Amino acid sequence: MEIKLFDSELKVMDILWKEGDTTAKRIAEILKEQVGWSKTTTYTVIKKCIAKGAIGRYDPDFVCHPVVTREQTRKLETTELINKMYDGAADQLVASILGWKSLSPEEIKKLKEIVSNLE
Amino acid sequence: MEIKLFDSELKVMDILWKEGDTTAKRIAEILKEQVGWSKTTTYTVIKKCIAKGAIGRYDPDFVCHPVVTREQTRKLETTELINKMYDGAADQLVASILGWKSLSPEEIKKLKEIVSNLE
DNA sequence: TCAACTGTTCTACTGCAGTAGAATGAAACT
DNA sequence: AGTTTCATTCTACTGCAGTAGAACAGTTGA
Repeated sequence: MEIKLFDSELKVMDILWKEGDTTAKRIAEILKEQVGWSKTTTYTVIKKCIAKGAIGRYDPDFVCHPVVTREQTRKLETTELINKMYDGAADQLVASILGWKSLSPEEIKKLKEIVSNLE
Repeated sequence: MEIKLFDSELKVMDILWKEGDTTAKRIAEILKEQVGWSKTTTYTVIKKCIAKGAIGRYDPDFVCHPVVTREQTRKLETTELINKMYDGAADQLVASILGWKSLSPEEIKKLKEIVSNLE
């Protein structure tokens, strides 16, 4: 089951992924301070997240709980990028990134380990 | 100089990147057959691409030439994804992709080559 | 010379993500 | 009981990417 999150929804999910279960009120406070959203905007977006199953809400105090995980969303977004920009070839995306970004020796070492463990 | 392309504009650029310099007429034909666009839609999008400098147009026959390259666009889109979903950490994106193990044996082989040539 | 054709531009509608003001309703205080 | 407060919902506007019909202009053929 794949749930596509819009940018506004991601802002809310980001809070939950960082803070863990949180009340809507608190999320509204954070986003007001962080991106200047009116509290009603935050509530509207939270409701959309609930409607599409990205957030669950439980007693006591109607706490919001992230159902969709950050990793799921990362995978979805990344797969979309790979399909849109790299003709579905994941290795080309990796190759491109490695071409632009110079990794530290430490990171290279880690990467070599990861890759050598691949089947 | 970074030029953000919308999805519709990408459709046009994709033709140019694949086919090389091409007349607007031909692009319209291809996109009509490929995604059902009316020819005026294609012309409108081409004009937007020209306006933002992604496409240049030259005589004879008003041939469209891709100014922005596929690699530039890949880099822009990928960087945006990394900032949006991975807190700006490119190596984390790479690690995630490798963690999903959605790579084919050929892709893994290529990747091992790339990584072993690093540094 | 004019008519038909067709590549190109002009203009405008549409859907939807993003945003938030007004309304609601339930607790807290007097 | 009445009033104030404040979390939450209801409702609706806005901007813009996406799309294309109608108008225009240049060329071809009669």
